[in-house]
Amino acid sequence: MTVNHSASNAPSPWRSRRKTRSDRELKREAVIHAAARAFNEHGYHNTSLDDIAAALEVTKPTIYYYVENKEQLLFECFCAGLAPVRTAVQDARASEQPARDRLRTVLLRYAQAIASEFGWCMVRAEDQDLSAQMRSHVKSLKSEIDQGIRRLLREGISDGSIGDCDPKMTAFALAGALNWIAHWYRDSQSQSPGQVANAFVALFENGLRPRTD
Amino acid sequence: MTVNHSASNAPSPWRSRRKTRSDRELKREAVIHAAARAFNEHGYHNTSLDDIAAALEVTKPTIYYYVENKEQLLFECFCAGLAPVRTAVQDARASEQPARDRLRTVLLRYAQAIASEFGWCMVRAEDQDLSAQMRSHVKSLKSEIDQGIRRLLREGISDGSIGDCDPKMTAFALAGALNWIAHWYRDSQSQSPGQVANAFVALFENGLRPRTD
DNA sequence: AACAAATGTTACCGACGAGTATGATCCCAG
DNA sequence: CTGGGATCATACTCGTCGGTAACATTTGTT
Repeated sequence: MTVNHSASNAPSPWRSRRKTRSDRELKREAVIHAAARAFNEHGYHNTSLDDIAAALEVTKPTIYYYVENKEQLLFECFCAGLAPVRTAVQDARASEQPARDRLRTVLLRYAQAIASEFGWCMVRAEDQDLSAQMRSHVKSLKSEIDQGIRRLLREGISDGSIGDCDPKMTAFALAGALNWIAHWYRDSQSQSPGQVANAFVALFENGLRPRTD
Repeated sequence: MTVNHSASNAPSPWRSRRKTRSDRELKREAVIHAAARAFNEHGYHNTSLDDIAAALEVTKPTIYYYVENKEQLLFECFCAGLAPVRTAVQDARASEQPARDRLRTVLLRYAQAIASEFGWCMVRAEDQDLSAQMRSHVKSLKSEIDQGIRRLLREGISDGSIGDCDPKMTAFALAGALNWIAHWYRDSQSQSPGQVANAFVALFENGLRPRTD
């Protein structure tokens, strides 16, 4: 299908084009990042595109040059925040450790993601604000993570590193506690995300009832 | 974004104007309840007052006859949902049981409240949507509950019914897991709120690591 | 120099929804 | 039967905000 026409050899239209494209991608990410910060601070519906534009010291149409609409902006924030969690879950399947240890690292990385600027979008965004397509995509990503955690729990029960429990309910409890971090954690806090996650993991692993061992 | 609310079962004191008349307070509560259901289903910002009015088979000005504005509607939903949790926390202080048992009943009642129609308002409502006055009121109520749980944890550590832990972080984890129920629980679910709460409590008390006792 | 693509801006539109002015309707006391 | 208060509908105002059209400016290429 590609037919190289005559010798109209442009010196390298590719180089300049690639440069500008990467530049564009950088700005696009800046837009998404600014949106995430604004959403995080004032909520999705209380953030106007003018607000986001002002934060970037541009005007509203500039936003539309990089993003189709506000809804997609939220969607991108969502994906950006969720990506590291997905990889964490995937990494956990390649490891050889006992499942409880693998679960621990997943939870740690999960907490890190929630404490990031995209945490709000992942957790507090209403899926009613997304189109049907994006909503189903979001659901499948969330489900993937949920299933990954359940799987780790089941494997832990099998290999003896985790006591008997209901994987579904337990996964809900774990994810809920971690997700909730997005509601109260702020950067200025004394605790680092890692410390928070460690405290949580300690609770989950040991439980409230005193241990004899 | 107007959605069909009509199918929902509204108690609707409006059907017979003759009978239930003097009960202004009853109707007011019906308004708040309808608002809670609508918020729960479509979110605060995606719910117009016309929607709420339609669900009650009334018109918008009727809403304003019972409530000052939309913001107060959200506030009332919030208080309605939070009240039983407060009493649960208060009741726990009057009991003589070991703290872990008292905490358990608090968590059970907490979960019940979250699974109610007001759960959404308690958990997912953004405090940016409230006036400064209401916001501070909400914050104090939330703080009261949080402090109550922390207190129970400390008392449990003292009386030996709870192992050593960071009360602050632990309270955050517990509340987070329970609050998150509002995100996934639906009435049509197979699990009752009590069952969910029991599963959660079992996890919190025993932990994931297998027990020898 | 001249052109084209990329990048932004100014100025606007249209829809939606919170809140309100005005008046109709019903109930009950006198 | 009559006036007055309580209750609710019709029909509006008005600000905000998502989105767009048309125009300006920068930048690299020929």
